[in-house]
Amino acid sequence: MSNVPEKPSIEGLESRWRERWAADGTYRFDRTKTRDEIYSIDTPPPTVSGKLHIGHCCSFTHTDLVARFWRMRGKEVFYPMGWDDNGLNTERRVQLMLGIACDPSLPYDPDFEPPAKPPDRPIHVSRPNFVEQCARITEQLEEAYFDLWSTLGLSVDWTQSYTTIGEHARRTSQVGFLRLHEQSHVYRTESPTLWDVDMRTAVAQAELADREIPGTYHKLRFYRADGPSAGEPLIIETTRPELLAACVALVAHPDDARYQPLFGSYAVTPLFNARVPIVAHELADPEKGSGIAMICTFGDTTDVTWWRELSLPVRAIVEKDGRLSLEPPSGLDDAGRAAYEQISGLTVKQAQKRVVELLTESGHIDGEPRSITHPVKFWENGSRPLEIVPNRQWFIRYPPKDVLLARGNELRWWPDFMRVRYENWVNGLIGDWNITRQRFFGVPFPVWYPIDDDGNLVHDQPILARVEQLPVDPSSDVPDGYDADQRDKPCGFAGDPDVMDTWATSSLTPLIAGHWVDDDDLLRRVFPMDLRPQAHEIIRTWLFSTVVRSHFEFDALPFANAAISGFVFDPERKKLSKSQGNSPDDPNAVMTEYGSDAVRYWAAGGRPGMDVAFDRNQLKVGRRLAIKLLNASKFVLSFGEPPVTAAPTQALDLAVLEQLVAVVDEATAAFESYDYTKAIERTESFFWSFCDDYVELVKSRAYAGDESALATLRATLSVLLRLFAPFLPFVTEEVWSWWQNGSIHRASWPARSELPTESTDGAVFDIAGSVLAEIRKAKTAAKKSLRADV
RNA sequence: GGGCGAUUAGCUCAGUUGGCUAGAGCACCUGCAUGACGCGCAGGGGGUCGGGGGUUCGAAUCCCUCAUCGCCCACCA
Repeated sequence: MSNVPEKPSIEGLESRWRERWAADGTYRFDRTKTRDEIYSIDTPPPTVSGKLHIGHCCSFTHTDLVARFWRMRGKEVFYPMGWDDNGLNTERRVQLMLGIACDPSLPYDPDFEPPAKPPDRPIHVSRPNFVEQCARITEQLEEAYFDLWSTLGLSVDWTQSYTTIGEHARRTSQVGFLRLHEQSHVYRTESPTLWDVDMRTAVAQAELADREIPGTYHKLRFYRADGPSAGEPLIIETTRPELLAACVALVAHPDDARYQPLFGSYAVTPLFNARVPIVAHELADPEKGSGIAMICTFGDTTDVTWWRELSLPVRAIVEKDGRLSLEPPSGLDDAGRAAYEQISGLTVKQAQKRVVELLTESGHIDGEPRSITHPVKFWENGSRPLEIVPNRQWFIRYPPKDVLLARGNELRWWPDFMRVRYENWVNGLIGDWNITRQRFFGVPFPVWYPIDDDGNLVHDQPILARVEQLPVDPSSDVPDGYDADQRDKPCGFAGDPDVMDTWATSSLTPLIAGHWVDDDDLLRRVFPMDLRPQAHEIIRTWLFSTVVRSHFEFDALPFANAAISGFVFDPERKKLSKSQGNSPDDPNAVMTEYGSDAVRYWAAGGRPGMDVAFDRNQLKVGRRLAIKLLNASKFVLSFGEPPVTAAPTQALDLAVLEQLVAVVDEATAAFESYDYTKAIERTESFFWSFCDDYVELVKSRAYAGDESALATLRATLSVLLRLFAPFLPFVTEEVWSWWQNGSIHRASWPARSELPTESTDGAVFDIAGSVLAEIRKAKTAAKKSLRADV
């Protein structure tokens, strides 16, 4: 056995085999195959805004296990990789890393270089400079990501890669937008918009997170305005007194007897002296505060509902920078306007303090303020509460809820209970999908607006790009029928200044990877995809939005199966740190220490939907399994090749094969229902009893050249290597190369038919095993060497 | 507030439709140079299956209830 090394080792297998697989195109997708011969995967494009942690390795391994199984099972696997590098998260990352901020009013500086260390105060740069830096940083990160995935052994076809900011994705995204526009599924309107005042952009419902923060209840004295009871006080409890100037009404529950007589009458706000109606609405909670609330434009999403359903006026005071507007709102008298001057231009926080002072001075606060903690809406990655600001935005109109729920039912979920997350989300949807972001590193809307003779934008007559022009950037490209010098001039045009929400592009990943816009032949071979693997926290965003887009474009699901992975926790049951540097869970360090196969072994222990503990123990076990596989294989192969006519005939040999066939059946069935964990458990447990019992029992026969034993050892090894191949691609490939031609990862998945099917009793092996155990027990008890004769 | 999931040995987890004395690996203890592996091999101790009820000849498994942890969703007055 000249191919078998003297002292086999798992060190260095990763770099050797990843290069070999790349050179041989082992995982290259063969597009001559037809749809039914193909297994296609809508791989999650990881966000390129930081560092991949061990949790990413875990979930991406899960997908790779499935990909490798189906490839060996005879399917041609379409396994692309994308990088999600557009959008707010990348911008935030680049701002922090380089200490720069985008100011679109600045001119491009071709010589700009970011400082080596980020300065305390951000340097303002032009939009092209900013986008350039985003592109530079994401390229670096993508290179590191590619390297990590290759070391981890993902069997991705790297020729099928895309980035969500790349030309192809921009084009797909813009074509998708135009298609929605054609079918009237998208519209643009001015409406109250959830707004992050730090990032200065709109945020969608799907990106919200509630956080508990401290707040203070203040009891404000309003006064009845008319009738015989004019001047009587009305106590309103609020946590946002700074919005008092934006108050447009008071509201109580229609059944609340305390306030029923007041409905239809008016009240006057303290300090600002605005006359506001007292109205009734079911959403008012008689239990909260004094049972009557002030409606402001806009303090929260309930205010928006009240404002819309009760047809109230807008009296907005919070600006997009989180400060109160310089101009007072409508409806105030002279004294009110004077009071407003005290708070105009202040931040929301400063304004709150000042308003409370003014109210206290004028005796409009009742009792002591009361501290509470309450949930407040944030952008999920933001640091200040969201405000609600009126703004013009593009919206995608959602299909009816029952249609969306039916799609959720049609989809096969692994595990099934994850469907509930989808249903919860659909049932809680409010309004449509705001896809507009006031940002820079994103896909622009392929839209311009005419400017009339007076220099006003004509919003309701947008000029849409032609499909052939795409991708376009309306801030530099010129619409048909105009000249470049007409930009932003009367009788000219203006580009839509905004970019699309990152999910507006990510919702098209099956179409980006499948080349919907430029390769219909490929699309028909891979779409709808077989599998969408993803994390559960983005069911409401990525999964849901992909279903919506596919529903509109194809009236079909975008994928047949959704495999949902869990979180990875550290041993203290906390979420893993994403911190930089040498964190103990840095994936490269972990792979160097234990080997990639060991990392994959650990990952394989996490069933779909289950949270996984980061556990060095399992890494150690996986590492030892890989080493054991090398040594056991070396031993089996050391007996030399049996003659071609050799066949298993002895009862023990047939029994072990009988058990092996059962393992093959179980592992196959497990994989088909995405339970790779069960597949490796069965395989591993058989492997150890094969080593400890079977190999020991046949040693003497094998040394004597018994053909039945030799044939059985080799047949079993071949099957075991292939059962392990999806999990331990490096070590199995190494062993395979010692005695077989071609890659094990293109070999066929083991089947019952390749092993002897003579009916035997598998129990023979068990009985022999227990006899062996008794003998060993006696030897151990006698403190004798196991070699001692019985 | 509504929902989903988890709770089995010190740790990480199996346990199929209820059925032999509840399993594995790690850790721990003891032993063994054995024609591949000492990163090995053999043996051993260790659990009232989160608590409490119930159904049943029989419950880790089915029902009710409570508790703890995690997550998802929810209209912030």
